[in-house]
Amino acid sequence: MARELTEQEEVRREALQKLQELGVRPYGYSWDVTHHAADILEDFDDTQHAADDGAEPAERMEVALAGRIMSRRIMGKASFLHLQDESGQIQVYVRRDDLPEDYYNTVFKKLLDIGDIIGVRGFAFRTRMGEISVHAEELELLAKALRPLPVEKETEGRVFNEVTDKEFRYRQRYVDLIVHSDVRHIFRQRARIISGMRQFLDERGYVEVETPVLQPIYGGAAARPFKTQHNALGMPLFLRIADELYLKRLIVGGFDGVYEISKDFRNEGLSRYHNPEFTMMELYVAYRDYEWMMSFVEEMVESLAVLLHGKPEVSIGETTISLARPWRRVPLFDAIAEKTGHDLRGRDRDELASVAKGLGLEIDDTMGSGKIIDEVFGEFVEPHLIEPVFITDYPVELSPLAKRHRTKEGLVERFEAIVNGKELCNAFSELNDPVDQRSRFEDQVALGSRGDSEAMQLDEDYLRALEYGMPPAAGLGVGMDRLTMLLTGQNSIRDVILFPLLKPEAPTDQTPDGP
RNA sequence: GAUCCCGUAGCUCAGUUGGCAGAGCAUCUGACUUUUAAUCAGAGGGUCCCUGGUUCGAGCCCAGGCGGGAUCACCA
Repeated sequence: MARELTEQEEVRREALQKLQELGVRPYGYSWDVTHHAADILEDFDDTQHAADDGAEPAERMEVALAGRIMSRRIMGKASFLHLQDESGQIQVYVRRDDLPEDYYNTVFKKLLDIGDIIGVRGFAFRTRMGEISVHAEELELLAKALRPLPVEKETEGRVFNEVTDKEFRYRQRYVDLIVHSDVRHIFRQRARIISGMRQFLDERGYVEVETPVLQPIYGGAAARPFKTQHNALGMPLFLRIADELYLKRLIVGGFDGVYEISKDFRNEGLSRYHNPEFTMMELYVAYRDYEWMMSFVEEMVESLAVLLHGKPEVSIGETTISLARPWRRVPLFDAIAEKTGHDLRGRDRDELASVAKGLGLEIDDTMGSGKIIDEVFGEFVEPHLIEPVFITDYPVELSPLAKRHRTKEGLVERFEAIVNGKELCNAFSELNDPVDQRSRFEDQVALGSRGDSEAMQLDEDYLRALEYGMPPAAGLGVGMDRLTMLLTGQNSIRDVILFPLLKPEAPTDQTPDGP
């Protein structure tokens, strides 16, 4: 079991022991922080606070801060280090004669390392080289690091020895966050997106609710679930793949607008767009339809972009995309005709199959007409839609929970917003006819018995709820991870999820089963 | 699940035709009281992802496996 320690780990453990022998507490309890690094850099005033050697400044800027030692330059009886806290980094100047007897020589120089967390009290000044720094008058170890931190060096914007190994960074995200300020920034932006959206919804009076993660019948999306087991009840349960059916029960119950921001779980492959657990926002609003919802989505997404960037624009790699309202609204069949030259409206299943084959797609007998249309769209249209656009009016067989279109036969009132070639959200006028809903479920069950592992289950309780009467409603689902990717310009979902799922590092002999 | 690429010191990487395992940073020892990729002098540090094979000899060649990345498939 005992792992062999590296030389540097041995050295740090010996340092820990020596600290304890010297009576120096290696793990502190608290430190009164008065300033963060960024505050000092911002508030420092040369006319008030600057002073060269010895000369007293007009007014001392007294500061107390805490953070991690990121670099050290020891020059005999004085040293410089960079301290990093949540706000950024600042240089600290440490002089032997300003610290207690022997502390500098026996503790600071010998027993502290890059990666240790310390508290510093002193005053701000500007060095001869022009860098605003903190002259330490008190220094205390708050946490001894027993592992060496991957050390990066930087000059004039160039970074050396940067940790680049993706696996290292995902597995040891804590280290990734320490050494990459841009990664910290992305996750702060993610938090702002989620809180910004919550505020947007709350301001409009929608009620945030919580619905079950563990469900006896899963539904609301086409996906395979994770299955688990409740021991005391002796019953199988599924982790939710969507919140939809529970939220609409609440619309039946008399809430006129409810939303939930939560994890959904889908038992499918991993890719740069898919993590098995991901964050979804679903919203349902009574007495509204999908036209209204399109305007709502435009306003929400535009406002989130402005919140993050100060303007309704995002940059992804080389491209800049405007998210300003209004967005184009294009019926699905028009979008397909635009890109492929084929009008698929009113074609039967075999005609659709031959068109798709003519375009070079592989079509097999299990694929229904809806699926074929979806394939054509996904292959030839979606990737080319860079500026935001609402694609509307989908085939009914692709959308078992959406309401039939009020004028277009065979279609439902559904839209997806596509940005940068990817779906950003999915929404529809909700089906509130319990008789139609039952027959749609039955179609799904039939698909399931033909081997479609993603077909929905028939949910009797949901039908019972609809039979009491659900007001007309508009529903929306937004993948928060993909929204974050878009708004922060990331091209892998793993870069917007703090701890993305990875295979285990090494075979473990622990049983994954609970007690 | 398929294909391609990758896996060498704490980190970033080199490693010739198959011939004693290398560099920079980090670490250790010493010098240095405003440095900043600090500098100068010296030292230590390796399961070359794992298992097997070929060979006198494998980091390098071959087979299988593990992990990661990218693309595809599946999938929103």
